[in-house]
Amino acid sequence: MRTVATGRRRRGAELEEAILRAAAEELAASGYHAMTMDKVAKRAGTNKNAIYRRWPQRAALGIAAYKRLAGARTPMPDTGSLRGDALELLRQTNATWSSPRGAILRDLLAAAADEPDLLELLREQAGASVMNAAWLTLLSRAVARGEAPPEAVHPRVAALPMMLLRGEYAVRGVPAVPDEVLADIVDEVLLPLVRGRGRIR
Amino acid sequence: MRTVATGRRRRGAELEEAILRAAAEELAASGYHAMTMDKVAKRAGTNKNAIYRRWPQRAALGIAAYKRLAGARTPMPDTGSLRGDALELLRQTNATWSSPRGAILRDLLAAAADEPDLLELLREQAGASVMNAAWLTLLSRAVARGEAPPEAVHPRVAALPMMLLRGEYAVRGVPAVPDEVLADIVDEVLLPLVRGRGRIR
DNA sequence: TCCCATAAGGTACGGATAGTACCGTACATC
DNA sequence: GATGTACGGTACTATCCGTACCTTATGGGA
Repeated sequence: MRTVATGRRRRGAELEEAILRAAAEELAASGYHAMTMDKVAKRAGTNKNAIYRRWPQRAALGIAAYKRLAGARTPMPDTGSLRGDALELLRQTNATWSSPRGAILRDLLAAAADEPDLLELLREQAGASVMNAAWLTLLSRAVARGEAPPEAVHPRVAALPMMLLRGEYAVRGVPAVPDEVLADIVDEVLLPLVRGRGRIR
Repeated sequence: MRTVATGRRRRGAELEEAILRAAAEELAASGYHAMTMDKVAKRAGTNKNAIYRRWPQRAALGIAAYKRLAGARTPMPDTGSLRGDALELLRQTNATWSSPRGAILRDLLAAAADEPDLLELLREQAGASVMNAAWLTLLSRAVARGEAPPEAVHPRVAALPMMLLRGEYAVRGVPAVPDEVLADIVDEVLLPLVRGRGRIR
């Protein structure tokens, strides 16, 4: 016994859009672990074939769906001081990572860890390079204000705060990192390093 | 039809030992994802009941088995300079993390991420605190040699290199981090920070 | 020496889910 | 109107976690 499809049959981009929307909704509703291929297919009003034809694995669909969940980028902070900017950017990231979206991101990261293609895709879609650029901009502005020596604009310095925050999550687990720790990262590591780079060597 | 067990029946500690050994062998052979409860039971010559009576979840068994896989601790480096010690310790960790054991560790970390108990257990058994102590010792010795100001002996400074290395793995994925990056972490971040802490503020 | 609670062995099963196969059918295109 | 491609529907394989249930050996106490 088989139900006959009466309505119009979606194809191509339209169907793809419906699948992505459904996957994003599943992600938002219960996270990546609950984003079942069957459930996505059902919610999208299609079947798994149509999905697997586009994304060969569950993780690939998850990453694609995450992109639209991530949505609009957060605004670039501009508080007038390096310390204020850095703290603000750390707080924004901390808020994201401690939210349900952060949990999804971590699950996706774990799922993609073994496959370089997926990892690259995820890094792209999660806006890692955007974030990196933001930190470089932030440092450049500090240099322009005379707050920091030109040597401070360095990729490894720019990546430092995010890496430390990530490390805090790895050590602590789920809950949000306390604000004092964020301040510590800025005051005890980032600022001394930025200032030190101009004076030594 | 049922096979009758003819031999002696193992109990308690002896059986537990056999299970742990089997689990560790499975881990070593094909990693955590392939460490099936059925396979462990079969290899240990027992059944899943005996396992679940001791470890309520697969992840718990995985963590327990990892401990014996990790085995002997690596020796504390002592090259005579902070730079040399730091680089050596980073290299040791890099070697571990890029080995199959590192992949197992990452998988376990991902599996335990949602459960604080397991996360704590893993951190214990993976020797995180030992590593932290090693870095503090390393800094203390540098202070004793007059290479660094006393303020350098600080938990956040001590945790810094490992966090940056971990971050590199998150960004790059599987393969080992190149030695130049390790040197960069030491020369561009750790040493400037250590020296800077004594002079500023 | 006997008895019995406990833990082990054996096996089967429930439930979930990734991914595949197959076939009929609508739709776009020519 | 013919045709190839992609979609819908469905069933199926395979895997694996965790549980249930019964039988049986073992060791300690009465």
